[in-house]
Amino acid sequence: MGKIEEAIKQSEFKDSYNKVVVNLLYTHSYLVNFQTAVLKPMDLSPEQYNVLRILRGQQGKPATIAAIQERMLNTMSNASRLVDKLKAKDLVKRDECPENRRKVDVLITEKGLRLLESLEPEIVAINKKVIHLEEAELSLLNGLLDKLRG
Amino acid sequence: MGKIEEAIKQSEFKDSYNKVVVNLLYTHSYLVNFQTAVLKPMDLSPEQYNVLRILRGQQGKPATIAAIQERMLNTMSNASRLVDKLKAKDLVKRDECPENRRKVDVLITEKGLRLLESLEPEIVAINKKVIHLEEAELSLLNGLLDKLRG
DNA sequence: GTTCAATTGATGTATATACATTTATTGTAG
DNA sequence: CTACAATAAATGTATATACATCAATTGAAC
Repeated sequence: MGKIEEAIKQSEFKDSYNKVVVNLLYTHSYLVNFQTAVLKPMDLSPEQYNVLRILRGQQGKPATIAAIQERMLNTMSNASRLVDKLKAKDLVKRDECPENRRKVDVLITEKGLRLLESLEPEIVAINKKVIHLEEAELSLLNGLLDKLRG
Repeated sequence: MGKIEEAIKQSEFKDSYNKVVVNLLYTHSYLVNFQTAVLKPMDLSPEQYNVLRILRGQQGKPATIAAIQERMLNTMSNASRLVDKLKAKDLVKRDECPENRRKVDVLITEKGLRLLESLEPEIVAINKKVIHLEEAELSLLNGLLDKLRG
């Protein structure tokens, strides 16, 4: 695909900041499209997948809706409805929190864990295939993104 | 905000590819949130703004729906309905293409051009403010993103 | 010239985002 | 104890995304 200028057929940018913004948005779309393709046969959206991974990261401890929201990539989204969808598929369970009935305890189910596990090889493979960077470049990129956000 | 590990409270990643994907998604969200905040007072969504910039880039030549779609950052989106919204605000006009009645000629209006112009200083300022990178790092990042996509 | 495939855009539907608002529960001030 | 503020989640609404499908027009094969 090559340079961002060719990709979106725009020859010039206002400044380097603007170019980086456009490049990031474009690369984001590039990656999400592949991810979506892998998840679609399992009837999972990228955000549902993200919530499942967050819950797996809890290692058996339940998470409240607010805790999930805090860890989500789209910080403004709506964890409540995503958990609904996952619950309908038996991938998570949701219980009223005993010591505070305003909160809910969300846990990933065995079925959810098995689904994540079954997806993993394909996710690892697609990432390796579509990200054309060496190990050193990957950590350079990670460092730049961290620094970008300050 | 610092490292991605702290930002999303996840201490480990499967591999560097996975870490870069998560970091990119997170940074994307970080940037889009700022952009949205600038555009919102003008009743523009980021994608509507993007379509307007594409049309300005045409420098007076009309663009078909397909041509807009091709240049959009979200390649799978729906240029037709975005153009609808912009037309309702008199920011673009849409005419049947005379030599091929399947196509439509979309043009940015004077009002659209003025809106873009009025937004520019604020966009430039917010980018500079929230992207904590030097000029050399910006072009390094642009190069890595271009290479990532292959 | 008629038929049929291809192209272009519009429309339908399910999902997700970006808020604002509402409901339920808890905590706190008087 | 009661009233009210604060918190947690659910719900409502407009927009956008990710397709699939449809309708109109054009082009090409016969």
